[in-house]
Amino acid sequence: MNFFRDRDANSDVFDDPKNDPTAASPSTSPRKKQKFDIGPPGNSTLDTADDDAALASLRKRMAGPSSAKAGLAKDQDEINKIIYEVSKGSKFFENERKKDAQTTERINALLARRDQKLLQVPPGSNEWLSIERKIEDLATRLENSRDLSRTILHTDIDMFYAAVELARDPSLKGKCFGVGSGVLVTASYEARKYGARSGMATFVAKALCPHLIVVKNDMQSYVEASQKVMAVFEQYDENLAKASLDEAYLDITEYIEQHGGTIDQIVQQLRDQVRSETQLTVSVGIAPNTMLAKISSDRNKPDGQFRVQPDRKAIVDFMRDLPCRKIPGIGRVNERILESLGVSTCGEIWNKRVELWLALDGKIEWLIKAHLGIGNTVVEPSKREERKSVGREHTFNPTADTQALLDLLKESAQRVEQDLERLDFKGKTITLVAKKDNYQRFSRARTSTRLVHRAEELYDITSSLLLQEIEREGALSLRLIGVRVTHLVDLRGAAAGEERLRKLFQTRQSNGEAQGEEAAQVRPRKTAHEWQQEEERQLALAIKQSLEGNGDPFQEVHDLSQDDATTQVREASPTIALALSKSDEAGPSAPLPSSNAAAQCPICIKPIQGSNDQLNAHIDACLNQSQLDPPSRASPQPPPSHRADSASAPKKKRGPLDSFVRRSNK
DNA sequence: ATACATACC
DNA sequence: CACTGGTATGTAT
Repeated sequence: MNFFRDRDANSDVFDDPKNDPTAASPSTSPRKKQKFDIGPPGNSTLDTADDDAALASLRKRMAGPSSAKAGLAKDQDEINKIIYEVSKGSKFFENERKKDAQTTERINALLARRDQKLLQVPPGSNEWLSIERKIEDLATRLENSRDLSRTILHTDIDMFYAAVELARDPSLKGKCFGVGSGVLVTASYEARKYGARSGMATFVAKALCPHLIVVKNDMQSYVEASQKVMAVFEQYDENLAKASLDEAYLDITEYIEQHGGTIDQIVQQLRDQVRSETQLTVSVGIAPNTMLAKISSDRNKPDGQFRVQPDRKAIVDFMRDLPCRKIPGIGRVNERILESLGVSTCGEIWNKRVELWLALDGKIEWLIKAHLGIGNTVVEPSKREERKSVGREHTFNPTADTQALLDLLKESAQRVEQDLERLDFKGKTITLVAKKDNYQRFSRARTSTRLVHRAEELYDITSSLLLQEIEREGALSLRLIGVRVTHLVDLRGAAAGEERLRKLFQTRQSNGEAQGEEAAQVRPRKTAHEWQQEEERQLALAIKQSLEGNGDPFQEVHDLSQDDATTQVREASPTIALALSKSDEAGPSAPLPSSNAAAQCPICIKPIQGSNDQLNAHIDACLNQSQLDPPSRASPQPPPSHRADSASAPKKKRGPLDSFVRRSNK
């Protein structure tokens, strides 16, 4: 949603008479050099007012992306100040400052361009009226498409991870605690009162809340809890759209038709059911579209529900005073930009519609929709074939050692290969992503003529991109590196069905289960429910992976590849096995295992019933568990030891890569 | 096609 | 001291 991105001030259509049939005067002569010939310079000689504004903005930025969302702390200004104080001086902080200044510059240029256009299109002029008419037409068109017939829910489990932890350890009740390590994934309401937020560095949270207890996350129990809750939701809409482990959209229109009852009653019943079955509370938004439902679920949080009546006037009233920031898609940057244009609430969008049109080059349909409260009315599970990219990245202690970087890159490549293998995709465009030690991100990409998926190829391409970059720039001190693959091709699509079937067939045999059932799962034409099961598993995996960042995920690969578990993993799950085989042998294609192991989890050694998917899900959960709670794993034969600084903390059992993992639990 | 920024959880 | 990871998407060039 980057409508606001400033473009070269000189490339604006209204500057160019031939692009603007309505331009009153051709006076603007071709491109002059001056960048700020219009409007205030904005980046020279700051007066104290500017300083204050910059400081306020920066403090707000440092408070983090979620600070404006919810939580109502006592004194947000005070909190922002503390965050600012404990953060300032760090490289992270300096980078934030830089980005904030960039935003300010963009805003200044944007305002300047708007002002210039206002000279050409003064209020009340024919051009102005013509724009007003266009917006009116747009609004009419949108209004005609408004659909109030669906009853859509957005469900949001209250402080999900924290709630699960609370259920596991009731002594946390009433205390300030957060879940995560290095960065909080969630915070208890008690901790939120002090300003602790998800996404916040734990050391910052501790500065705000000295008694904060930090609990490390345990994805397995979150996945389990999520499945239980989603199972309840599915009774109300089997076609629900899971947005994450703790959020979902449901269309309960049919349910209401079939079961009767008022909407509020049914939602109350749903929430009661979740509470009694899982001890978790959910907040629910009820509305005729997903956007309104999402905004509404925040309204009576925690443990509440809020309904926007399916009535045009009720909706417009609801939107009128709503801060723009609440609109999904408007983050802290766009919030600032809109604010600079005099728009803080959705109601004000309409007041400033012409100015917005001028400033945003006519691309304001999305804002008008927000103003009118019009949104998506179709709820359906996401489809795997809609996936656009697969990637891995990893943060470590900054290093400029080329070999070290290459090794880390290889790890990422291997993990991407695993993911591609598991997901059954190959891709064409390979991107190296990296973050310098000053937090500046960059990426370099190359697209191949062939479909790539193997770690070796991924590594070959990205490493050459990295080397190229080092050659160009000299030493490159990085704190993050990763690999991403785009332009994916779905191997499960008809063409590749054959190979897929063979693989699953083998797995099923090794599970000692009937084959007919499996075939049903492989058929391209799945029932909605089957699609959902698949999606559920993939979603769980995705979420799990997105949160495993602090444990040293890389270590696991090495360890597993060298102890007994590996062998069993291979026997139990060809998918995982194939992926692992390349990480320790670098061989392009280890043969599929031929032996038939018992259907037993290689990690917890428990027997497993169920489909291949369930088996995989279990193994993944176990892998994750063992990762968060490191078993007494022998760590033989460490990978290349280039870490000069690995001696730093001998306290814990540390793997050779540990020195690259800065955020261990504290 | 590539690079980068923004957003979401 | 200390600030994530995975994916989607929009814009610019």
